[in-house]
Amino acid sequence: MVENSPDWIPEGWTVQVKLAKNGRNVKYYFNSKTGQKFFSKNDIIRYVKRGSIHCDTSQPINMLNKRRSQNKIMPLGIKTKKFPDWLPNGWILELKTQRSGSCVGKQYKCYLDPSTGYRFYSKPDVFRYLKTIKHNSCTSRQKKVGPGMPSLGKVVIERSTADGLPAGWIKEIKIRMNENGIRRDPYYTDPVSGYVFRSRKDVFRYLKTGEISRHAFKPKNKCINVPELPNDEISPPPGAKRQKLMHQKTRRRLFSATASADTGSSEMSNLSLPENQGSRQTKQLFSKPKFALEPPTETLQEKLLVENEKYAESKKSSGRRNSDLQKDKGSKRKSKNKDCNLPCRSSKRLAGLKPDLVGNSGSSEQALAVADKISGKSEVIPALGVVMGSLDNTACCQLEVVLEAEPGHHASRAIEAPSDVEQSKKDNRHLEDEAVQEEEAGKLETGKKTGDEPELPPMDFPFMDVWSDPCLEFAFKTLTGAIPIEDNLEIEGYFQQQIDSSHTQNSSLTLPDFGLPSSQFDAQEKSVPRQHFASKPSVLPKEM
DNA sequence: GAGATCGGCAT
DNA sequence: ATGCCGATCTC
Repeated sequence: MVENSPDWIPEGWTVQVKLAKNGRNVKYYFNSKTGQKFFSKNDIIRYVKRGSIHCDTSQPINMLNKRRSQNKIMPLGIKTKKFPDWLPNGWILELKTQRSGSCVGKQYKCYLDPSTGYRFYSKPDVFRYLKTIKHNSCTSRQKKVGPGMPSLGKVVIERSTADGLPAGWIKEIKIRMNENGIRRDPYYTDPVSGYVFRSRKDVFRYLKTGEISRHAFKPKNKCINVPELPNDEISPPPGAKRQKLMHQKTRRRLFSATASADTGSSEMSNLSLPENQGSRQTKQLFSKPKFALEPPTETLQEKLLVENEKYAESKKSSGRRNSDLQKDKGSKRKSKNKDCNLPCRSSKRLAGLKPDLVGNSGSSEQALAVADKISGKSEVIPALGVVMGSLDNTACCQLEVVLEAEPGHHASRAIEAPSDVEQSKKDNRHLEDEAVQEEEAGKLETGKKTGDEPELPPMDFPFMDVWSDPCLEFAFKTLTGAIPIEDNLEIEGYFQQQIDSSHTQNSSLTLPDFGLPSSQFDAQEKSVPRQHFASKPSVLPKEM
């Protein structure tokens, strides 16, 4: 496609517009005699003026791309020696380290199917799963949500953990189709502050200095699409206006604490949440920090915050800015809101004890990633062909299709358990129930920590004790193949962890928080469909 | 005015 | 091909 040449363009040159794959119109200047191409006006002017060629630009586009791709960091999806041949492409082999039990420090393998999030601890398990998948291949999740071409009027959000960023950060690529083709706009969401940044650069600047780019923004709507965010994630104030006020005051520099600035009205936020969620959901494209129904104490949020800060420090070890900011934050918010992160840092868990993620196990892979980073070692070896785009092991890659006006459509609803789950449901109803119970128990825990919802009607939970019995749980999981019997190490570790976690759990299961409107669980529940997959033992060694 | 989107430019 | 970000549009 050749455009009319502008006045300034030298003789022999033409303006050409090429439609790139991503839908963009790439304009370049082409000299048919020399075959040279320039991408910018400046370059061509400079070239004509001086007769010199500006770095890359004299080369044909293809050359540029070639060279660039050569310089690229090796993608994560590289098969390594360690990667087992039998593991399908796209799967991830995680080498994890036993963090408790009699085999602390020992490594075990974990096979992760990033397309579903299912995690297995033995080869037979993987095969069993693959077998199931085959039977249901036509409805496999991968197909359902695989990156497709969004049609006009649709927006596809490709969500994944933000590569190279601290755990918890979310990268969303908004892919949309317009007359000109497809556009892909990446956005990076800070799970802690809720800010959305438009570029990695912004993110890093933010991490380093706390400075929020003027391009960064905080999503308006209250909907939570971020499955990674735990129930007790920081909450924006109920009223957007108030938040905006806060936001403006603190926008230039803050470290992820903004959102917790509920200015002491958590009750209000509790009350206002449901309708907020109900109303403006259809246009939700971005993740919203989840409303905290209870003031979190030692929550994932802190961990993320810590993670962020750690990350920032590691990026720029010289900066002591964090402490200043924390001080600032602390002095301003501490007394007002229990949501404040600071006091909690002195908690046992943050002081080095194993993070008690049992409660969040159903909610957050990010949490797991954080947990891994904090308390354990984890090595991820993604399989060929899959670029997870993440340095952590969350392997979270989701795709959402958001229809323009589809009432009640939660973006995250697009994430469903594979249909084979349906099948396995019948066979493993018990286990599924168990999973649900566990999930609920997890919520219980988070709810209890706060002790702020005494008036909410407690849910009847007759079998809670039973489910929390590690022996029974183990039995179920063993019977259903969730735990490979051949692996003594795992069994040992599992038991040990069960015991460990049951201790922490017991101590925290006193004040159920079941007053949550069901809508509030949506994101969480949808985000962890595999919780209902019977043979998915991801809650085993890792997070307990 | 904030957020969303478009599109130019640089790499 | 992709990332960044200024400009512009929309609500």
